[in-house]
Amino acid sequence: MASDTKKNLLDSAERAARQRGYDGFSYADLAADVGIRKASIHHHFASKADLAVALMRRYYTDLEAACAEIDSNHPTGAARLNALIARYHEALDGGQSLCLCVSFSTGTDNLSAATIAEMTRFRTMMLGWITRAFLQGQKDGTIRGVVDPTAEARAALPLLEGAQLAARVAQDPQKFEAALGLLTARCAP
Amino acid sequence: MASDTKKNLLDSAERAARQRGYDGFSYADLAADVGIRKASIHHHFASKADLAVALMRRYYTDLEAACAEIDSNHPTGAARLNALIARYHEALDGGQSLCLCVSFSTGTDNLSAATIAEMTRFRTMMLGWITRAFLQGQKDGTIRGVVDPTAEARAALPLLEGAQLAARVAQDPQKFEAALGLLTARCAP
DNA sequence: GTCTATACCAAGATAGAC
DNA sequence: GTCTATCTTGGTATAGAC
Repeated sequence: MASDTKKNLLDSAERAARQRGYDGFSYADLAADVGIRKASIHHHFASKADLAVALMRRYYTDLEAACAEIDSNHPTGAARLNALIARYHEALDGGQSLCLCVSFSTGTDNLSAATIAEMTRFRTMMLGWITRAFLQGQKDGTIRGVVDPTAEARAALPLLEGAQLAARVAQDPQKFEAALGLLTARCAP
Repeated sequence: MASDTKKNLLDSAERAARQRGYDGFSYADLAADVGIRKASIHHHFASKADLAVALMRRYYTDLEAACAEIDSNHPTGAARLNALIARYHEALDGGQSLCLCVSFSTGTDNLSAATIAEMTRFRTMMLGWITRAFLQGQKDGTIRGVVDPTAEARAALPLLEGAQLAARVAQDPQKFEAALGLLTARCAP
């Protein structure tokens, strides 16, 4: 595998970015966390922009794998959607953390074009998966009232992200649950 | 009224904050924009934290007034909700700008406790208004399928905010429209 | 691959003259 | 109320030794 240090840096950076945003962490923070000097980080990631791209790419892969695992563990559309909602809920970490893509979304001006491209790619992938979950839920009847799976997905992803944001501001995961209540009710047995 | 300079500073700061986030603008930026030296800004706002609180307070007042105006111009629940959605849509400014509260939401660690308190107050106010709009829409039958106005509002505010975020990342206001499509369809005549 | 040392810049903030 | 000048801190990044 890639060096442990590199993985540790990515782990530390992802944690920091999801808690404090792109502008909210520095090479000094990472250095202290990982246990090397900040100059050494440049050996692994020449610039912070490169690090951001690497973070988004790994995040993409991770969530793609998570969605695939959900598919193989849950046959119905409702169960799949509920599993994704649960994952976004866990990602909150008690109201202190966000999806990496959400966390990056505000400070777009400081992000490189390459990073924004990765964020777009990520949202496209998630949108596709959510659409298929609604389609499945419409077919198997486990999600009530689905007329247009595409329209549902286009609302569900922003809702998940906005709900995370609301929970983050309030430092209260219940805000997330409250925001998703209407949707989960439609997925209940 | 308060001095023109102070108002100009608030205007410039709000524009900058909504486009680039709290960490994305500096006293140097404001100084250049308004046409004074950055040291002079401290006369009006002793610290950036004070400026952030003043921004949120004014934003609260502005949106409270906007909601009151919507109420007086639109009698039905559906028309009121559509008017609010339209306002959040305009606030996007072509995909470059966000609601101030959304823009502040990511970098919470750099925000003062007073600023976060203002954000919470803002969201509470908006939630109340949206709840009343759904209640009205349920009574007058202009919003279809409303069973629980409170639950609707708790989903609608994060949806509006998440939709703005999605449009911001894509630099495309159509993402906002797509996210709100399901809701506006329920408000159509 | 990691280190020390340093360059360079931008940030928020303060002092004191006008 | 605005200015110049300065302080302090902390950011990203580089050079070159080990």
